[in-house]
Amino acid sequence: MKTSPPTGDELVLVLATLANPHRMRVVGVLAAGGRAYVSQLARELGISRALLQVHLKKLEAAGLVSAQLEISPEGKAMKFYEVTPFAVHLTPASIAAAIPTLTGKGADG
Amino acid sequence: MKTSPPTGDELVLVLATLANPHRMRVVGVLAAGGRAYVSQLARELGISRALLQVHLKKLEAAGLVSAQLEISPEGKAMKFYEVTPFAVHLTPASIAAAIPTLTGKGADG
DNA sequence: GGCACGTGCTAACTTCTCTTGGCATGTGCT
DNA sequence: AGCACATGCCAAGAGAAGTTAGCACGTGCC
Repeated sequence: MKTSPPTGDELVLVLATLANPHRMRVVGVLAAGGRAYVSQLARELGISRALLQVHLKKLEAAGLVSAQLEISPEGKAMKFYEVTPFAVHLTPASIAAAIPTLTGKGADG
Repeated sequence: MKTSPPTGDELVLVLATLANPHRMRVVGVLAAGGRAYVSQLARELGISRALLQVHLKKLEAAGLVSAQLEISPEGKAMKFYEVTPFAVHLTPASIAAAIPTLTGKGADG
């Protein structure tokens, strides 16, 4: 679990990741339903697996979800995803505090 | 001022708007410095006015900043921007709550 | 008039993101 | 062997976003 405040770059990454209807739904469904594997999730959301996997990768890269690969009783490899209990407070002040750690391009990084 | 929780679409818009180093810096600078006009802000951030104006428009469209056009003592028209005191709580639960109001494409909107 | 400083717009280019479709792998069952 | 269901990856096209450069306008001052 992460307790320290996010750096500017991390914040940009998290926000950019969450700023997408598909990914937002993934987080929402996982938050409500606990956990799910890829194909199941794809059916539930009505999107293709290829598309879902791309979004899951981004969510994982941003630290918003985590995955465990498990072998089902039938011997099938299934990748289960669940949400990370993140909490980001977004206010003008919190953003101002993140600016000094922003390297993402621009002036006085 | 806005008290009701944002809809899914609003949330996507706000996050997408904030998920940009330039715009994040604008909010940070305005949060710290109070208010500033366009050219001043552009110099402070080290970016062109044209670029800044595009970002300011998006920030305004997302309701994160507001503008007042004022005439300086020398008769020059100057547009002052300031931050809106927004507060967005970002957690798995808050996102799950926003899903039903997500129309932005996808399945069972 | 010419210069410095303010605003605002748009056309065009570049770059990134999203999305699809195909193909590869592996298991269990009939 | 052939089908159902699971994962994973990549190439390519379509679309959105970021960025630049140039032009328009107006005011005050020398």
